[in-house]
Amino acid sequence: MVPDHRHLGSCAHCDARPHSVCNAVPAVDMARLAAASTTGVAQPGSCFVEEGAKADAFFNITAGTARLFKLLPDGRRQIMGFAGVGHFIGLAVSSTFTFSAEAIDHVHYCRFSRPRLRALLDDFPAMEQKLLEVTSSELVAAQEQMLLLGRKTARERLASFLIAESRHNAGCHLPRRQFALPMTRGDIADYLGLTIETVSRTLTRLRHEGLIEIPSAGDVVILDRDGLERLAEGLT
Amino acid sequence: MVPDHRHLGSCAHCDARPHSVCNAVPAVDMARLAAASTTGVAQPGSCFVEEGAKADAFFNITAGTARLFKLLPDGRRQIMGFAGVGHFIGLAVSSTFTFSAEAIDHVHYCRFSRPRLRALLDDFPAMEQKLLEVTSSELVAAQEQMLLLGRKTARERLASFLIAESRHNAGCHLPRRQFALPMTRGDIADYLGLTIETVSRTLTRLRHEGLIEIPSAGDVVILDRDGLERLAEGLT
DNA sequence: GGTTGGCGTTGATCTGGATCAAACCGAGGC
DNA sequence: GCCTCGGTTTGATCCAGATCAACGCCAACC
Repeated sequence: MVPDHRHLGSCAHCDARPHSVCNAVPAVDMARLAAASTTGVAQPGSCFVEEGAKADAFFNITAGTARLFKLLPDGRRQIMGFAGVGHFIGLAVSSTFTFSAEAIDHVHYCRFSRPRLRALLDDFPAMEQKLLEVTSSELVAAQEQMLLLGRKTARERLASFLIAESRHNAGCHLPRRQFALPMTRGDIADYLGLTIETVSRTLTRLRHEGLIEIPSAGDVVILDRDGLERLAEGLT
Repeated sequence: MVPDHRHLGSCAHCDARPHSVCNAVPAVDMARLAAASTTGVAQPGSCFVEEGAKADAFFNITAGTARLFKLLPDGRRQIMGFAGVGHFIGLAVSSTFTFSAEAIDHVHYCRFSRPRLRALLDDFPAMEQKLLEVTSSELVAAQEQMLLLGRKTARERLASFLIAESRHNAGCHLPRRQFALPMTRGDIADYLGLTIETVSRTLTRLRHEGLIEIPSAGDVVILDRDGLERLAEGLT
């Protein structure tokens, strides 16, 4: 964890601000926001939130991507999701984290101690309201993922994943035809409740069927979005 | 949907109050709360929230149990959870419901129209804060379920389910040794991402192994809680 | 330029849980 | 009492995806 240079007003030109709960804080109070947090960087592969550890802080990702996951004692892993720019991590009612967060690439983050965040939320109710919105959206996404994990086939899971990633990567623009997958096949497998081999085979099959193109392992092009979307919904 | 008799102050002696976000509203404002809602009853098997329908209202369950689920076009069903007394349904950022709710037995509920709930939340920030807490807990539970659906075996899923139900049924007391399962085997299957047959077989197996007793299809006795808990965690 | 090591792909085989099929059981209804 | 009907259990078989096992690719490093 490498502490970053920080100065008052840094929040004002933060890349994550438009994507984050922080934008609920009005521009005039930027300094207040900046003062409540410290910034840091997690190296690729390093764990900056650990399941079961005391949840004394909250993180807001400003650059990079992290995997959020839970482990069973024998090493089985379920990835709950991938946290990118603007994602808020560590909102726990309980006093300990319920999952771990590991940096995939270099992850830059803001860190708010629990009491400081509480103070911020009390002073800016709009931020608490925004937090409720964000949490609700995450719950909706989690429920969608429960449908995927409980009832979809491997093909449908991959199709759903690719559609979701293409939307996600696009930010506020139209969904992308081509986009990067920053995570490994193993991450995708643990996110979709499959094995590496099944992910690889299924991607190959989708490619042979002309639904997608795979210029390199980390890149995907969607050739037939409609077909992929129908597949993701469970049709055919 | 049978409208109930309602009178000012009815919220004061509501069975659900201690379990619900409503208890964030101070006792003196009970009348205000009662005025914001209407009550109703959903008959067993009837759907009182439909996925995709306009989310113009929110429901707070005061008696009975409902199943919350999503369907794929070909009829595959994933149950997101079972909503009992005090459960709040329909908190959606989007304008439509993202799942359906169907009464298992007679479900009594309070219904808040969207604007009225908004007004309540604005007047009682403690209620919004409570709502964030509740939503966060649900997210934590959903993530636990993702681990179950993605990575646990049928035996582990049933063990986890039984442990969770025994805690849930206990309310605020110690976890119960014996408790009722109001839902059918089909519901359990669709909740755990299994089939009816596998649920039945697995319960029989747990019974033969001496971990549980099944006096009747709707009742369970936990004989070896430690063993069941270890199983649920993925040990052995 | 050879070696190492971390992905990713592909092939062969295995298996847990699904599917297909039948029987069972208890609560109404007559 | 008998019949019906929805839910449950049990048995036989099947198959999607897991597991086991090579092999390919490429970047890093001597």
